[in-house]
Amino acid sequence: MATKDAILNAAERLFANERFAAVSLRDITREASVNLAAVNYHFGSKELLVLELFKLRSIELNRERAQLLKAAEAAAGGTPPLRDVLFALVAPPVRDWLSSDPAVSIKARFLVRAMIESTPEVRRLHETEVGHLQQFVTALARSMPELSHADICLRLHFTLGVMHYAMNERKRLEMLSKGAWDYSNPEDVIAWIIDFTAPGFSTSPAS
Amino acid sequence: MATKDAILNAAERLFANERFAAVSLRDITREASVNLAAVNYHFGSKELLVLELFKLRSIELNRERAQLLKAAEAAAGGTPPLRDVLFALVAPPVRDWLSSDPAVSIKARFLVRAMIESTPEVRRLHETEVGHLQQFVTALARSMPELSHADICLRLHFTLGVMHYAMNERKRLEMLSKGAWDYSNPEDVIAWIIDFTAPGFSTSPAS
DNA sequence: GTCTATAGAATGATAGAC
DNA sequence: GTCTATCATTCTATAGAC
Repeated sequence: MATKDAILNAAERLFANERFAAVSLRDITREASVNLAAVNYHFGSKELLVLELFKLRSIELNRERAQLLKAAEAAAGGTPPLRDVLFALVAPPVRDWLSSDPAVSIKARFLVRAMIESTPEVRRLHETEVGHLQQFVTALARSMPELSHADICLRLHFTLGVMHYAMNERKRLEMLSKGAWDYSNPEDVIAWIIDFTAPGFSTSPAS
Repeated sequence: MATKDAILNAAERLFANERFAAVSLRDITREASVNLAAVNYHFGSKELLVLELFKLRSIELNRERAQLLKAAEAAAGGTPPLRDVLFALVAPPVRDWLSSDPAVSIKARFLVRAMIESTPEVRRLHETEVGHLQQFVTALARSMPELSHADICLRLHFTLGVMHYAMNERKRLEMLSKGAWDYSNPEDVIAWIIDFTAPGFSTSPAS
């Protein structure tokens, strides 16, 4: 499996920095020091390679989130406050994405790109595989009992939107605010996101 | 300019439904009933065609937004309430995107795709060309005088994130909430977004 | 099973005739 | 301004070596 792993790591490294379409199989196999045909042998196609990588990294990320949520529930003795639930949802990807460890940052940057540039297969997986979010829906419903299940889902969804936009459109915010916001500390970025989204959970449902 | 317009319209139609990489120059020129070489003659390359289309449609969209903002300011006699400013920002793209008129919907769907799949040139333009947002920063600052310029920018940025996610990840919300949210009326979707984001403008700045 | 070498089909781009 | 022919490069598939 040395070849397969070499391909996965090389591909992730390249996809973290360049668009999906801008990275050729020749780039990947050269970076991995394997033969051109190895990608199709081990994965079937370029798209299926991306899909497999996406699955692997998604599982890792969602495990991190689940651990943080469990820890918050344990610390609170059952029902953690809203902001702690949001923290478990948001902190892992933001921390990884801004990590000073390149290997960690690469994983997060690849994941963000995969969710956005999305081959049809990746997109379908991302749309339909929402099981890992159910535990957050449950936790949020406990923290905010006055909101309906649908209202919880909408607000959770929008919180993910803020997080994604914060990461993916970082340069745009810097340009708009003339560099007023400093991304060097991940905990700051996490706090901005939670400060903005938490109040949206306290409002009454839309008419 | 008949050929150039035919190419622009055909390309927009195809890009609205399919990924950038999945639409070939041969698809575009066949749809436009022009010669294969016409794209490179009139635009220089496939990427420059996307860039030109993106510029054209962005200008149109931002004109709509500016008109709504002016109208809100006129109606309020100077400083409209927060929600009316957010409405002017959010309503045009959401209305277009959900329009029952295919020609309108196509424009919006292309724009969303262009901002997301983003050729490097489109991405750079989207990141750096934020001038049209300055009038919204000004209007929001008037509506919420207790917030600093930086805080306004962050919250405006995050509001755009919610809007983009609401449009682009619609299916994911449907899956998560088991179809609880109905996108058939654009005004409803606009209200969901504003109901969630407006409270984020009332909180004190992050520590 | 694993890997290599190579060929096929499709793409974006371009040169030159009209 | 338009069109044909063609080029270099891409992903994919496969035959066959180890």
